[in-house]
Amino acid sequence: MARKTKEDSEKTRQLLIDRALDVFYEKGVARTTLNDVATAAGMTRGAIYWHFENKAELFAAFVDQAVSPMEQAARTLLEDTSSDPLERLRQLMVSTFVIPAQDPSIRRAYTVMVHRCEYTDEFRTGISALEERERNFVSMLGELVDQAKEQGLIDTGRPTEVIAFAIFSYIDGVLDRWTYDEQENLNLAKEAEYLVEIFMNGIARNPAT
Amino acid sequence: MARKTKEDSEKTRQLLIDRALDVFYEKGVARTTLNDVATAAGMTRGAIYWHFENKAELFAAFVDQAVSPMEQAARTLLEDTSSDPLERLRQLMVSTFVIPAQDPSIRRAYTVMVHRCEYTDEFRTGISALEERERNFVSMLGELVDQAKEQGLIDTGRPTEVIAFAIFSYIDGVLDRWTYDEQENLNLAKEAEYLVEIFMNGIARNPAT
DNA sequence: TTAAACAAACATACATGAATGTATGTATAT
DNA sequence: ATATACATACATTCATGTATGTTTGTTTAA
Repeated sequence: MARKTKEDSEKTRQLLIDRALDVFYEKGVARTTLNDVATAAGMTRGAIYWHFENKAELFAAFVDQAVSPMEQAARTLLEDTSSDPLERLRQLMVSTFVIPAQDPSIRRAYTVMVHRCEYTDEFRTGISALEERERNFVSMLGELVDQAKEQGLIDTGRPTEVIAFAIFSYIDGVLDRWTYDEQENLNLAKEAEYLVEIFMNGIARNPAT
Repeated sequence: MARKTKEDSEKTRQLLIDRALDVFYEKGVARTTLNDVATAAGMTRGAIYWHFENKAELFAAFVDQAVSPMEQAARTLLEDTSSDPLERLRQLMVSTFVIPAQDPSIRRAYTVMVHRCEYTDEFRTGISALEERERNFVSMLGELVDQAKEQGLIDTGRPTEVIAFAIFSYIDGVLDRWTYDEQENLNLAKEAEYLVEIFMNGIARNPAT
């Protein structure tokens, strides 16, 4: 084909990333060839090599797009200081469950990043970008925990980092398990609030006073 | 080389699986070639093709070995009925954290299964074996929850499956996050009991009666 | 104003390497 | 003597990277 306008070019770049998500989801990142992606987008490998240096950069671009919606939701929730920190934490966890549960493409993207790619040196750039985002997320959780401590909502005797680790682990684990469950045996959007409540209050019945 | 005794043969089969773990851990499953594994074991691909049909079967054998120690620990803990179900659940979670934390090879094996392989059709046999073990584990958790309900240790108004899902998610998430943390920033063996306590009792301070 | 020159946005063609599967060779325990 | 437990050799496939071709939007110069 021939030259297109800049907007057209950006559109095909987007298309390539979108189709890459599809193929990644079906075949896994390692088994998908650049030809698979190009064909799925109705193009040839030439288009991919024009927009990206190689598969690793395509993957990095994919990661960048996939993570942003969850990230933005978290950011807006944390900037809103109208409610107490524990309530904000609760809302943050709930929305982290509900967002992918309501947007199939976000769910698929998350599934690819968790179960359909290998965390090895080849994709170092994409991976480290992900890791930094995760570190940011955990430190945001830590800030919430600290604020909750200051307001006496959480016992102060316990290290903030471990609590933040536990919170992030739970979020990560729920999404991990949920993405394994391809038939959606568990309706995450419906159970989100309850799953968060379990974590906030524990599974053990509170000792009847 | 030449023919060896049956015990020798079994030893090299074991050696191949062990070295496969090493290479899988370093390069990821998809990027490791059968030649890598053979070389790491001081052999050639001929040895691998004698003991296994292909890479998928080698991976399945690896999975089978990797999962068994955790599985056995869970089984013995669940068969012991000397303490109440919540206490047994607590011990089960703690040991699930402590066992890989104390055995580097178990940790590495777990890391491979979670972060260094892609869940795609190629390894269907190994994957489905894993999934069945996980289903068993979750149903064992469900039994514990039911028993705890009968003894009034857990509120009965909540569906057992969701509680079991939450428990498994937390276990999965903690191990997932911990295996990401390669510098072992978090000492899992030390924090195991506390991490379980967080989940059992919740992070929110219990309302002072 | 317009036509030539240029460069963008791809497609096509080619060379290379690398991994797989299989076929065959070989030494030795039984 | 024979089958086992591998090693070696070979053919094939396949994905990658690059080099080159092609078309057309855009710029430049007269």
